[in-house]
Parts: sequence; structure tokens; C-alpha cells
Amino acid sequence: MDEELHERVRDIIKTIPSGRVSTYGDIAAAAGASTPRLVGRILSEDGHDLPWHRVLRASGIPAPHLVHRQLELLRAEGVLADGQRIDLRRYRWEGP
DNA sequence: AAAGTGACAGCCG
DNA sequence: ACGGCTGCCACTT
Repeated sequence: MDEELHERVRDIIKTIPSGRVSTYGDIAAAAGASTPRLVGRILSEDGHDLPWHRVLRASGIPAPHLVHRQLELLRAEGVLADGQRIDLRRYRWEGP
């Protein structure tokens, strides 16, 4: 049914440039999703081919089970973490 | 039908 | 600044 929403979420994530990040909440808002949880669910099911590592929690810390791997991928793009936390004020992608 | 679950977020102490 | 609580919504038991 909500194939629409599903694709919108995927498209938005594809637009995040290398070296920048976004949050579940921002993506949910941009895609018109009713809750950020949906973004997480879509990523877990159908996010393998997307730059999923550029999506963080509102705190700037990645989802718990992924922290290590995700911070590594981000570091490779020049996104540096202070401990486990990314500075959103610096790297957050606000759209074009 | 009710309760549990999860890649979340905001408020409060 | 951080843990705890509560609201959230689609899915599964």
C-alpha cells in the first residue's frame, strides 16, 4: 500500500551527499511519514543499497546495534565523531 | 482483541 | 548531560 511513502523515504536518503548526515526525524518529516519509526523500519527491510550510514538519531548517535560500523563508514567520508556522537550542527544536511 | 516490539523523539528530573 | 518515561505507528504474537 504505502509504496509511495516507501519510495519517497528511499529517494530522500539517496540525496544526502557524502560527508553530510541526516536524522530519522528529518527524513520522516520530509517524506511525510507519520513517525520516524517508519523510516527505521524501511531502512531495516530495504535500506541495504542506500547510504543508510548517513542517517542518525536526533541525538547525533547512530542506532545502538550499528554504532561501530556506522561511525567507521562516516569517518571514511570525513565525518568525525566526538566519542560516538556526530556534531549535527556541523554535518546535518538541510536539503538543497 | 490485547500486548509486545522496534534503525525514534521530546520532556523532565 | 544522561537515564527514564511517554507518545508514536505498523506489525507480529
